[in-house]
Amino acid sequence: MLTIGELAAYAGVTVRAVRHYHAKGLLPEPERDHSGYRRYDAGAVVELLRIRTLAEAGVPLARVRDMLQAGGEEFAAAVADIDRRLEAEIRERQRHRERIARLASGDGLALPVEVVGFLDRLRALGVDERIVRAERDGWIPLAARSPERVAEWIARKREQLTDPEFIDFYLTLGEALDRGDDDPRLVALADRVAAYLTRLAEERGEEYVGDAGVEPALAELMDTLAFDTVPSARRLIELLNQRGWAGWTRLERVTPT
Amino acid sequence: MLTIGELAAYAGVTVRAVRHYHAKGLLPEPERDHSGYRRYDAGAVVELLRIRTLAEAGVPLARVRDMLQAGGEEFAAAVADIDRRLEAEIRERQRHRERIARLASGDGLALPVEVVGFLDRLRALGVDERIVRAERDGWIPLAARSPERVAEWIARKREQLTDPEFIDFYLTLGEALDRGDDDPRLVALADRVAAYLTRLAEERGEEYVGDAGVEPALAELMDTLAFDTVPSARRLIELLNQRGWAGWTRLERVTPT
DNA sequence: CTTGACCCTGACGCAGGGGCAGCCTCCGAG
DNA sequence: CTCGGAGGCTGCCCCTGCGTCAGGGTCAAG
Repeated sequence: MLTIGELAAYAGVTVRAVRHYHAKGLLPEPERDHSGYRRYDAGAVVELLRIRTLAEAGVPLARVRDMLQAGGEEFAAAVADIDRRLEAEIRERQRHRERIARLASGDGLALPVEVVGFLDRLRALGVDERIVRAERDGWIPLAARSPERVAEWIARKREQLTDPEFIDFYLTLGEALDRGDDDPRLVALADRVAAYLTRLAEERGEEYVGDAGVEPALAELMDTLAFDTVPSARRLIELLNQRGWAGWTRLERVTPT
Repeated sequence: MLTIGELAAYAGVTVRAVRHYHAKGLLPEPERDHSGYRRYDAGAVVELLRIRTLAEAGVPLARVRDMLQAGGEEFAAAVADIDRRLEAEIRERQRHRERIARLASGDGLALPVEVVGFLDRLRALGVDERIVRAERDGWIPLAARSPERVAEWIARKREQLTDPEFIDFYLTLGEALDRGDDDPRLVALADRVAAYLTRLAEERGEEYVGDAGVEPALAELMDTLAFDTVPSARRLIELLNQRGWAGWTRLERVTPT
């Protein structure tokens, strides 16, 4: 006759685990001796080891009970089911490893590589770090919502970066950051941006300018995000509005107010 | 300004999860409006997505908090740590898959292949199914306790099975199962077994006969296990005791009582 | 008689939320 | 102006597979 500790030792499990299996109904409660101790016969070791074998193979305890009673066919089906689950869990963790491998840099936290590359390009061009962060924060919800379109948008952005006018816009905006809303250079910037946009719309069409395809609600979100980080942007779109352009993330031509 | 539901939708998580992150201190509680609703700004979407990115990469929430605040070096170390954990979990699940793949047959539930093969051999020889089950149940704790020695013991058993005398022992024991303890054939069997053992001990040495190397406590366990399934075995060792052999799992020469 | 190793039950804790109850609030339609 | 449905709030219990107290009782040896 074995005590619970001896039983557990034979099967290589903890005493707590044995009691847990009793509580779950996997292992029948044995007789108690005069002082209330559980007393096991040798068969319990075998039962316990069978439970452990299934449990260690990744079978949830709730299914162990059924499987121990199941016949060959049912058992095989259950095994196949468990195997599929394990395979899925492995693949899940492999995806996690891939994702985590891309988290090395700070920007990578929620962004695909191409976006990180674009942000690094901005930095290399000397764009103010606050602007880069505003860009980054904008890309985060964008990439989360429409990951499949990120490559296309980034390609467009990269193309625009080949235009010195566009680069200058980023640089001047950075300079305007630390100045008040009524700085004359902000007005000059608005003039140049409006002219640039008009030229772009003529050359490539309004679709191209508008960053089309971003959902309105998301665009609005990204706008507020940008304004929170880069306050002068709010003033700038007011000025742009007077010059026939509304919006920020999505630009539209309007009649000047 | 976003409600909790909108925020959750942007990040692709449940409202419940957002509140959970508040409770865990991962996401700061935002301002409440006049009616007590949480009101989020656009930055919360970014914060939430960063949390999700880490969480989906398999980072435990408790570590997400630290990682979001950590600098590059610390962050990289944490990433490496998580990656090791994921790798270990993958390997664990791969082991599980291998194990359950071997659970196809009933006997396989807790036994290595060589033992299953041995049991099948017994069945093929016509040994009573109850005896096979008793053998199986004996091998279960044995294989659990000393898996590295199973191959050796099975080899010895298989060798013994080439001896017709040994096979006959199994067969006769099976016939004795359904008869009372005082059946004369049991006595005859005891005589033959004793003679066989004596001959074996002379040819191969007592070490060989004694199944040496099984811990005494384990041997005792296996004995009771055997007696529970095959009651006539208990009577048989009494008879053997009178013929100079004690034990069952571990046999020893004694002076007859 | 004490000590230390076991045993007992019951309860809380972990991750990452799900799902209820019971109430409050908002918004659009009639 | 009121009504209904959707959505918000807090707080509580539920899941897995045990680990880890807490607060006892029991047993064998010294």
